[in-house]
Amino acid sequence: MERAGGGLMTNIKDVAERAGVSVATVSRVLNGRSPVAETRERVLAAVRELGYRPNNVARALRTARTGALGLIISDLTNPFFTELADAVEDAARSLGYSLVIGNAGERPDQQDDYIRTLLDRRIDGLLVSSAGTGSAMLSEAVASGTPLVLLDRTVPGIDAPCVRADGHGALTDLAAHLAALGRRRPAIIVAPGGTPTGDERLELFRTALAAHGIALPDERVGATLDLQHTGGRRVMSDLLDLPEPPDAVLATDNLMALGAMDELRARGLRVPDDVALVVYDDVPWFRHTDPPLTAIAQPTRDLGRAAVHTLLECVEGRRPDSVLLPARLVPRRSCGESRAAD
Amino acid sequence: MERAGGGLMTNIKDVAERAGVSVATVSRVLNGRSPVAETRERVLAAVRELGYRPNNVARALRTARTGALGLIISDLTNPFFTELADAVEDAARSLGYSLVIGNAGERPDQQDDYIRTLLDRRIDGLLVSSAGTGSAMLSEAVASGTPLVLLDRTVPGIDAPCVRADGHGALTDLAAHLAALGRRRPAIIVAPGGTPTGDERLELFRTALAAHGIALPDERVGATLDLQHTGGRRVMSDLLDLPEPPDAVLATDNLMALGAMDELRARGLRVPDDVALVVYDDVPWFRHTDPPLTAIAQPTRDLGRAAVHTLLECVEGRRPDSVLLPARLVPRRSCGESRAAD
DNA sequence: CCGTTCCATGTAATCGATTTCATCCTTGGC
DNA sequence: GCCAAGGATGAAATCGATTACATGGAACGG
Repeated sequence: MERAGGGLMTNIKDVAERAGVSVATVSRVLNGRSPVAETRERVLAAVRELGYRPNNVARALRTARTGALGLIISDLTNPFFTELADAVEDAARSLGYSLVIGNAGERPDQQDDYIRTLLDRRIDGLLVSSAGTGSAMLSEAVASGTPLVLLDRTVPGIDAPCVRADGHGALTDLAAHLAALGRRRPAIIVAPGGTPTGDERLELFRTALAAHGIALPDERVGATLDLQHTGGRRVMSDLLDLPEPPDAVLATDNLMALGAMDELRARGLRVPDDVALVVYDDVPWFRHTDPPLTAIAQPTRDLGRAAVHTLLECVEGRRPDSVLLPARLVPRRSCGESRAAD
Repeated sequence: MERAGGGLMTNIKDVAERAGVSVATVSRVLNGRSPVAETRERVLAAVRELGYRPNNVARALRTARTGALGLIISDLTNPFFTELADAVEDAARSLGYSLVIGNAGERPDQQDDYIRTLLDRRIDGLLVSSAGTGSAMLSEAVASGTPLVLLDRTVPGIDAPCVRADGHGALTDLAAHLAALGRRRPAIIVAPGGTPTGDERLELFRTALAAHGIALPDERVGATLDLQHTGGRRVMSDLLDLPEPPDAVLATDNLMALGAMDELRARGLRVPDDVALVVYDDVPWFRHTDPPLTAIAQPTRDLGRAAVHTLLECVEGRRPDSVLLPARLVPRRSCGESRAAD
């Protein structure tokens, strides 16, 4: 079974022959073990002349370490996850690992498919920003002994460390911010079907508002069908049709916020004059909208870095704790000028 | 060297024992070769009971096929490339391949690093959307016999098929569009240091304008230092400071367009009233800006799909041609209303 | 000067699959 | 009833590395 391109990859045996030593010696030189200066030189010369590069597949088989990490991401076209992936990739590479990306596209079956593939590839560890809640393969992944770390989203039955942002402080600040600006009828747009993340953001927001005597009644809690822009738009439309429409809206995902903005603009409503708008996830684009959007910024790059470090602790046999990094409020102009409320 | 987690991965030998057959038979059953119905059942039962999954590393070593493709992308946080990566990932997965992503971050050295890693991993094929022009590792990649396809960007000395979009038609349409709207002083913002892509877009735009008797003098050709938002903003500022500032600007990359928009807004200039703005790459966000931006849309998903198909042809030993897919103009409101010019 | 130690190196086992080749059994034709 | 053919199966080679173990020579202490 000849390799298609007529590949002329040299192997360790070629190097050994050329240098007049055994393959063991070559291996030792390349891995910085014993050999004496003179032999070492001959081997390195042979390596250079032949352009030899060790076959990682063979090495992985023998050592049971592939040097690759897997990342399952819920949606590659969502800028929040993109930035997360970018950070993870960066951290992984700087530690000598490469990254196999699986895009679950918010579909649990596809996610399972990918987890299976990655396990078959014997990646050294797996990072999962899970789509949906229940996932059969996730339990199988922990059962297989492959180090696993959850990213951004927890999964109820899964016993693995989770790295994510804590919205408590930011949502508390946000409630105060809105209260100070005189907003009395807040609303929230959350992800479909009671995901842990969405539920948590809702509860935190609600109790934070309550501290200022502001209610968040159920009719102003809009659940989208998808996590996309169209879902956000539809829900915003419903909210605006209420007898008492909201004067402030928090969208718990950036794509949904985009849809919400479109609906506001389509109705000729102004931000922040008619409705204040706040978005979860501070993706760069929101700094350039008109007006710039007040956002709850998750420490995306830190999350990515922390996730990789946590995962590598697992790989080395330790059992690290979950990581919670604080999100923070980034006030811009989409809720109104602060001084206008003083 | 025990696997850290105390992994209990079963191997083909376990299955063979349990089914009371040889490993060869197990392998044959799993690969759909000869065995008779009854043996087959016993093997499959054993596989099921043990939860056996073949070790892809071992399989790859033996068959010299890893079932993985590599994708080197210039900038993972650029939405155009994200969509491209998403499309590639989709196409690859649907054909049974998984995707290892390398993020070059527009740095040639990092790109080389990644190509090396991917070659060491013996990926079955490599897609490269190259950062910069000269790349030593790229030649080494072709030399190694690894199938290679260039994506979106050509690279002068490299003899490999290239899949990209052809801006000719779109830029011709754009020139007509601008001429019809009475714009007489166009400008262009291009990538730094005369990249093949930037040069080509500039030349096409210039000749298309010439057909309408409109000149694109060198002082209205702004080259950025980086491909990022800040570069775009700086160049836009320089253009506006010209004695004869442009009345229409084409930004040849979406991040640069974003910077350009910010500069316009900061100066209180209105789009399209004061300056028309056109962006290369129709990323979803530009549909939601105010006003929605006229864009040159590359067939991103088709490019991704075509790239994977072309690459797999190489993998199967053929020598496919380069692919050129037409980009098209998507007129929105950022150049002014069409009827206003009639 | 001999025996122990240690170091560089080679030989061969190993990782977990696929695949060639040999073997055995069944089947069928004459 | 015998021989050829063919199908199912097993034993063993193989992919390309790492590494445990064996070996041989140099250095060194007593």
